[in-house]
Amino acid sequence: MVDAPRTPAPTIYDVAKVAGVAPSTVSRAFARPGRVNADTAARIRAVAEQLGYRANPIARALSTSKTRMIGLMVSDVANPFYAELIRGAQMAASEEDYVVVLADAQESGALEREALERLLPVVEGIVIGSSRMSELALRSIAKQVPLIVLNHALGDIPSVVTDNRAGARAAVAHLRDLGHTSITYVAGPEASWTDGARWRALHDTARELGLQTRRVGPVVPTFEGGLGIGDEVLADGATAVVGYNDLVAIGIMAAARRARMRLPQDLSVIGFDDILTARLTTPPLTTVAAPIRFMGATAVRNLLAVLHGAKPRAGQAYVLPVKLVVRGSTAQRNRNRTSPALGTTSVSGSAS
Amino acid sequence: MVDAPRTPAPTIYDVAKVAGVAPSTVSRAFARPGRVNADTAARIRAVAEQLGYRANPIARALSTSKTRMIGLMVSDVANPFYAELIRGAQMAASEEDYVVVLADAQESGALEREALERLLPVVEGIVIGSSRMSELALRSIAKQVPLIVLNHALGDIPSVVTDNRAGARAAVAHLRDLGHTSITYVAGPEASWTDGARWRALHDTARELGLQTRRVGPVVPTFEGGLGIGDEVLADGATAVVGYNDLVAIGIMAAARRARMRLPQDLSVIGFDDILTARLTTPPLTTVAAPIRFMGATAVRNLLAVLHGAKPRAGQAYVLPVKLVVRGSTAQRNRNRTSPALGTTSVSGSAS
DNA sequence: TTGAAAGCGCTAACAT
DNA sequence: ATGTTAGCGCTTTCAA
Repeated sequence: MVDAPRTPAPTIYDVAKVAGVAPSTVSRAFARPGRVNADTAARIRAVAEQLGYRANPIARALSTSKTRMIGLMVSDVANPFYAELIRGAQMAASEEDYVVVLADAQESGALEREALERLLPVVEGIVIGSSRMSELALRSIAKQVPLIVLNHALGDIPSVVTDNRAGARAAVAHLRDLGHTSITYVAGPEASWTDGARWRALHDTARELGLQTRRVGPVVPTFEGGLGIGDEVLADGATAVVGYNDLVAIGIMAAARRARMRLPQDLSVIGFDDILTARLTTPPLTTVAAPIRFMGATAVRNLLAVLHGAKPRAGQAYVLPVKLVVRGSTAQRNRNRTSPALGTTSVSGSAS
Repeated sequence: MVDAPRTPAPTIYDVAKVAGVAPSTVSRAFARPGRVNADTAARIRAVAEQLGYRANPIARALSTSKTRMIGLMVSDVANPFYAELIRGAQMAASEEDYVVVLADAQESGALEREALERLLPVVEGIVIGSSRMSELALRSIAKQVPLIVLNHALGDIPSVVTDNRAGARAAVAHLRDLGHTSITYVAGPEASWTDGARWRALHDTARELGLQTRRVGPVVPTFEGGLGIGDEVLADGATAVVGYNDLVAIGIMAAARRARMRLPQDLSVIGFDDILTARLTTPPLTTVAAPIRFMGATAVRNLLAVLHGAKPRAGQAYVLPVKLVVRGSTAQRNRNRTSPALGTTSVSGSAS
């Protein structure tokens, strides 16, 4: 029953004829209520209703170049982090009656470019969540269409990031309070701006609070990434580890468990972001929670503001507050912990 | 740097002028290569390239009503199941140079309708993953635009579903092989077609293989849903439970753990779908794996086929094969298991 | 093979 | 307040 409608959809001309007015009046009645007599407007609406008239957004877009669509580019739709982000963006967009066109870079810079090309002529603006493209390429896009970038503070492109500094500080302080004296950080993608920010902040605060730090990796920011580097982390006698993100942290926990360590007694683990899954692990993950959904919404709202004429605030990223959520994966340092039974880990998997 | 482009984008007129041909020839050169002399075509392409000409999809859409966009409606973007689905759809779409417009029903039938309205005039066809609308409403949509529905076999609308029957059979057989004699099924949303299919299949096969069944719920299909009904499940002395989906199953595991039961020795748990998270729990979840990504791709491919003129195959759903993935959450039945320490569970959360 | 011209449905001056 | 008249950029007859 997937037939085309038998009658072509009614247009403003049809409505105009029946209502006995000019097409432009019908147009006004919808596009700019108030610029038309209340009575005529009412009549027009009535006729429109009766005829089942629906404005054609394509035609409107052609003459106004307003498509009421914004593009959302993510580097991996399957990543739970982006799922939340998408929802936030989605909500903010529909609040203003915009629709979001989704593009998935699948972790490839080339695909990202390509997808962006396809998006460009259709959308009024673009939100990019963690790009795999060069800053140069980003700037080139920004020249063509309003753009807002997530998780990456660039000087001249509006961006929204989380307060990694405060997050790292909270994590370090928490671990110190638990008696830990040394922290191992498992690094994410080298190209990741966020990774740099987190490590630096962690390192600085640790020094400030008198803790040691060690950095391993980088790994792909997935469960497999964390799992794969688990042995290396444990071999060194780490008692507290902070993962680049939740997925990595969860991978580390899995590795620890395989090595027969007890969690969290033998090893404290902290993640970043607080994806939904963080709550479901055993033990549930202590993590620096980011307002992911809010990030998506903030990005879209600001983009929309720019589209409505606001001056884009470049030069200074919007930084969103984070908060440490203490769950079960962190505990008092155990001085005579079970030593890990290493060498049992095998890995397979892909990037994120 | 979010300025509008200083020069308006070049059009076919610009290209035509420089190439010394008529605009319509330029149009043909792109829209219908072959219907134009090879040399002129080459010249046109060269000029276009040099001018940086890009066809305007909006204008094209206005005269052809082909937007090269398809709508994808999900009932909850944040649900990992849909994340995978989206990716599949996304990939299939871009293979044919289509773009996907995402809409999120946020579990509300009303929002779903509304979002659909917004989508309708813009897309060439729609894929709906698990609708919250009535079949009547669905049929009404199907009248207006090619539609394909997931996880819900309707007589007269093309649909793709998984082989719940085979999945349930595999689950039951597995549990029987482990010595279980009774299975508790935790039901999902009443309105869910899938829930009905799963329960019926489970029930039938169990009877056939000589096992008892019991059905509890319905619950919202989330971790919280499973967690919340955990006590009820355990109180009855269940040794094997099958959840409506993975999230529910994982919730049950959490409840069991809170009740101090050992997993999987004291309780075997099986889920449905095999979302990414299923691998990350402790123990990792045994589940009836659905080819989620493939489902999304299949839906889109079939939709595209219809758009290209194929006759929609209604009346018989595409059913996709599933397979039982045995991981750590199922084990031999334990005749003298630890009895659960109930009454410790508190719940909060929302639907999925 | 190519060009001229008429739309696609709507918006936006410019008149009245 | 409303009507007239050009477009927006592309496709598509219809002629040449």
